[in-house]
Amino acid sequence: MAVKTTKKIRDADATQSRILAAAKKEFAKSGLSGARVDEIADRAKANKRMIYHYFGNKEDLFRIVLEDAYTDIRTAEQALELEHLPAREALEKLIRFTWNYYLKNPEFITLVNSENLHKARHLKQSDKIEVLFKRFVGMVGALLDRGVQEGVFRPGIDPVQLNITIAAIGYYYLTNRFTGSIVFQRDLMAPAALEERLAFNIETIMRLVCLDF
Amino acid sequence: MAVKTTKKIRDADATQSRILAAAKKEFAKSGLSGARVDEIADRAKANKRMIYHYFGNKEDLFRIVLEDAYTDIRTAEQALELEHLPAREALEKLIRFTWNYYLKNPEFITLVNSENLHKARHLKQSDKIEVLFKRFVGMVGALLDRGVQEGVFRPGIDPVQLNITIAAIGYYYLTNRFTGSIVFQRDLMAPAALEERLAFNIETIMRLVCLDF
DNA sequence: CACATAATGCACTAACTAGTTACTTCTTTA
DNA sequence: TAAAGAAGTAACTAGTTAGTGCATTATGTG
Repeated sequence: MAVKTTKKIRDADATQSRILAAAKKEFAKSGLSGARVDEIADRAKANKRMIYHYFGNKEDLFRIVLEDAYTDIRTAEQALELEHLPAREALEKLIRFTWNYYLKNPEFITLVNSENLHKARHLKQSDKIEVLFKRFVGMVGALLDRGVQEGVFRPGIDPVQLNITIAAIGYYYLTNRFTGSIVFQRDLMAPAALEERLAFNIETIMRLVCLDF
Repeated sequence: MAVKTTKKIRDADATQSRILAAAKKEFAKSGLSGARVDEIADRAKANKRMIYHYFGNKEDLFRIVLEDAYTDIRTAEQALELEHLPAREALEKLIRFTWNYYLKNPEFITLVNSENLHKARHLKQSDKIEVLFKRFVGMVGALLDRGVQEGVFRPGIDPVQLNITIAAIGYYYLTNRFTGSIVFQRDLMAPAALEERLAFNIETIMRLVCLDF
């Protein structure tokens, strides 16, 4: 079946996509409570009625936006194909990826923060998240094992703790960039500062994981 | 002048304290947008009018709550007197303190998150914060220098990067404890998990900073 | 082309929410 | 002890906000 290229006046899929993109922006900008449904409708150039038609209500919309965000980062991670690299290079690639993903997708961080403010009550309702993460933790676990076999990593490191730490040192810096820039009296988002931070983070993890560094 | 111990029916100071405490809870629970002024008044067992009388408006109240929270943690840090300990012990004490402070004062984390969602526009208005942090960064800088002199720390570590990392590895774990417990399928707040995390964090920093660990 | 169905728009409401007005009650001090 | 000012209250307002009822319009299919 040929894909229609005619620009339809009415296009359910396109409208839903626009609503999701708009919702992501608005929820990321203002949080769940601060986000305005009218604002989402405006941004999406859709009628508010459509939001309720396709997504039920504000909270359901938030849940779907959140699920999409998680799916997106985990999918990108799968595409790294770390298993084809020597362990140390693979680890560094993972650190760089995590940092750059947060940097280029600041909405991800804000959405996760918002969800935690609400004690993860939306994520609890989701069933497709667990599988996503099981695969991811497995990936890092395999990487650690391989590094030990190659004789470059220390044995006995918990992949979950390592994952959390790799995420933490990037996430915290970026989510708190506004207060951080004030209290430390330097522009944490200046290109040089970002490079410096990434280098520091790589060093932190390498010293933690590698036998000699 | 003797301090009155008689329980006054009307007590401006006591009312202000109750409002501040209530506001801290409510803002921490629901964020700035999600917090309700009526709810704060109820929690404080004060009339809503009093909030506007003493604190101007909701945003000003938030700013004061935030300033108090920052002052509180930095004051507690000063009390550590790290300069009286060998550098390695002092560093470990700082890591433990940071972790335990976040653990016992979860509102602090939520308030800072909320402020960053709003691009730190309230902190920008504050003037007493910079001094607080200058002293703190100076303290860690002095500790690093001393460790180098003692021959136990690597030279050339940026105290700001180190501060950020020490905060990050605790803060991220705790702020994302709800989503984290779901995606990693383990209770991140179980006593054993908390101990394990603290140990992992100490190891991370020690390996980063110490010459041999 | 006609009909069923899906997409969309408009105008509304019921509940909520920050902030205020006008007043009463208590406390201090000259 | 009386007056002045500070502390406190209740009821209200003006604006906002999530969610809906219902009519209308486009689209694919037989």
